Amino acid sequence: MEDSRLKPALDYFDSKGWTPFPFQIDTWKDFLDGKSGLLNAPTGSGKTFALWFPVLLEYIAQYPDSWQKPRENGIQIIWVTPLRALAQDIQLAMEEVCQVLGLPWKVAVRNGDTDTKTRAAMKRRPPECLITTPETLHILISQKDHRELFQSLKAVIVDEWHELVGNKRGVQVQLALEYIQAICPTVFRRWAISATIGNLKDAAQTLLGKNLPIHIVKAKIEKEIVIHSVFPEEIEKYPWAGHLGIRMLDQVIEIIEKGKTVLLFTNTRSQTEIWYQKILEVRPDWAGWIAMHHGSLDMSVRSWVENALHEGLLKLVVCTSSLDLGVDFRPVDRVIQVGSPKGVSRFVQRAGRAGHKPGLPSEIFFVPTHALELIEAAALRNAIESQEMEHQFTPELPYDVLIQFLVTLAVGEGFEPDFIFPLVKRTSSFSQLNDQEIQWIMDFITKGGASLGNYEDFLKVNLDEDGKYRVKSKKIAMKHRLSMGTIVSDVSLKVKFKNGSFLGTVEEYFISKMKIGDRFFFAGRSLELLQVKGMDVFVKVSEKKTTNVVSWMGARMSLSSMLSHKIREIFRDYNQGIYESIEVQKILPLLDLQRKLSIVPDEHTFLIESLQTRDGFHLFFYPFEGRMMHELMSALVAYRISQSFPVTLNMAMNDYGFEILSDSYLDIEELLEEDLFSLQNIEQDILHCVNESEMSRRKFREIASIAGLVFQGYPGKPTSFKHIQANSSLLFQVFEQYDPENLLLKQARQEALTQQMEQEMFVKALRKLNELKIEIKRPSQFTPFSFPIMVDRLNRTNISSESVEDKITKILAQMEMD
DNA sequence: GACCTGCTGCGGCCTG
Repeated sequence: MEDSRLKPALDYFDSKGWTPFPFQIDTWKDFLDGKSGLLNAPTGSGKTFALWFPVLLEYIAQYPDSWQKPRENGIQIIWVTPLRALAQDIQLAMEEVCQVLGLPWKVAVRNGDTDTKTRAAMKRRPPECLITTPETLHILISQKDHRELFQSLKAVIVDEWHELVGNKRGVQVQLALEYIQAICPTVFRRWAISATIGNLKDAAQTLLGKNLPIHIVKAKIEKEIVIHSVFPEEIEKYPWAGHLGIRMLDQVIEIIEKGKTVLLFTNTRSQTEIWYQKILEVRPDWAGWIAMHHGSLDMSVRSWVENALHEGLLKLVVCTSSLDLGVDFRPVDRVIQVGSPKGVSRFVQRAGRAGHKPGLPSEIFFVPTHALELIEAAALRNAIESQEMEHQFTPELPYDVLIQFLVTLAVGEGFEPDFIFPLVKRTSSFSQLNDQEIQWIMDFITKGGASLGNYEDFLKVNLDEDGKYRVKSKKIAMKHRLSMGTIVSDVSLKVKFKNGSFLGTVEEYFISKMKIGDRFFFAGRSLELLQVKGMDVFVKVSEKKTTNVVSWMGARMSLSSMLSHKIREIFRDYNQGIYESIEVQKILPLLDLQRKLSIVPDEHTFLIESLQTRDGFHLFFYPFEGRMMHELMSALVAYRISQSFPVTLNMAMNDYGFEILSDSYLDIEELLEEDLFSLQNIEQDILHCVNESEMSRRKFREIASIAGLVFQGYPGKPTSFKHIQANSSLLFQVFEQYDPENLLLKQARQEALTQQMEQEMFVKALRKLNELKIEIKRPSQFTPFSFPIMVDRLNRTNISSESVEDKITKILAQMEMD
């Protein structure tokens, strides 16, 4: 290893006045030695350069007089980023470095935004460095002559790996890496860049697959995070439940005033709209200085905000996690988080948007929206101090992604099973794939499996005489290309002005509640509904104000198990008379009241509260295991109760516990004797609950889309949501009836369950509950713990048991309709 | 007495 090869790079850093971080030197050496690995570094630490330099240095070493040489032939390096918005920045950085070092490399971006001309040019003459997305990588693989593209590949670098490793986009990356390696004549290096997560080793393993040794390079930079909790003036009047936090408006305004450029994170899009509106009401003089950013606003609005922020033109941006990643916002000096961030990693990520300079601490102001969130503040601080971050696991055996990948290959060159499946099994996600499953999948894509053989739309792939499997039908091939990727989004309506300019999207159900002439607040404006035409909603600006703010039915974030665990620790300390953190001290009156009315359970106690109101008979259980776990637990408890007693039950839950509400009296002591939480028959009972749950149907809809069973529609002309829903639920029922062994069905159940919690975790949690001392309390009124759960009941779910016959009749009726 | 929500991410066709 000659260090002289690093010299030009170091000189360049010097000339720019940048400090080269120690980890970069390590990475450069490893890279030049041909190693692969994972680079763990905080955002804004110059990681782009850390991995870009060695590539160029190696090139210099090969061609000492490189600037006199012609360009290389073919792609040398592929840089994968999960966000298109990052591509431009990376390209600029790389081009700059090339120019300074006098290298004739071409750096190009290829993703969905790339225009047809550039695409064609790139095909004729590929750039040395290609910046792309996981999806586009698969698009490239689906092209007929893709092999040539990868013949000269030296390295693949995956940016923001922590964003991908835990989901199906990450599985796509794994498949692409193994496939490209299999057709590339030399071993290329793979490097990923990741923020800190709890299980970096697993993340590295997922990237490197089975054949490469795990190798992690950690940045030797520590980022200090300072949390300021914002307390209400009168803690006694602080709400016990609620999420908006508008009550804290005055204090938040003060924090904004003292900052120069501020990011205010909220948890939902409608919350963003509301805060934006309220802040402007109090400070109309800030008009033009404040902006809003969330996922349903039009791209042009969003990029305007991003640019203005970058140039320091804005005082405040109210946003959702849409600004978690992305452009490097150097001018931001303050970050405010309204409401629980629900997880440690997310909180750290947001805090990191402020003080974006090495060595400077990141300050974040946490604004709790209800009383118990103050405890979460203490829990967050605790977790950050002890450096505990959430873990991320790659999906296991996501058959839908594999099916899509196989059809992708069949659309292009075609594939031979003997070549493909061994490489598929080298990925972490499919290392457990067995021959039976392979057989099933091949059957499914060639013959439609056990139940779809009569529909030619599902007979996608044929075996050709040369032994390769290909897609023959042009229509099927086209539809497949149109629906590649693993992100399944709901259909939404476009909000437009009469002149056609586009504000963003709202959901059908929101508009369906309104009539022509009604007003609603969206994209920071009061709008009047003029007309709904197809998928377009026409509006005009209204002079009158409105409190009808747009809302969306998004996913519900659950408290991470990391945080729930920390909260239990804080209760334990409280019971022992220890309350060190300022947040817990502030909230003492509430905890004391809880203790007076009921108890604050310690780690050896399982608290159940029983209470009667005019709504009925309530049972509140407090396992403190996070919302997802409680959703499944309440379903299980309700199911078991309904086995013994013919009652109608309503369930509600939050991150701390769950409620069972009945219209008739339930004797909790008697119920507990029936072994409500017993481990007997647990697997069947869980399976039953999961099957009945809306969750597996919803999961199946996603899976059916990814596996290509449901067509999402042509660009700009999406198939309506109802249609997709009908198709996928029809398929769900057909599989259940005629093809119960269907792997996609199995996957849907599995995903629903894993989403709730690993089955093992669930059983472990139940076992834990069984070991706790059960304490039944009969408080005279709602307690500080039960009140927020009662509030959550608005989104309650009923257990219904539709008879099997009814289902079959429905299926038949629908079949005839089609 | 207290409350009234639900994140993010990408990709693509045909026709004249």
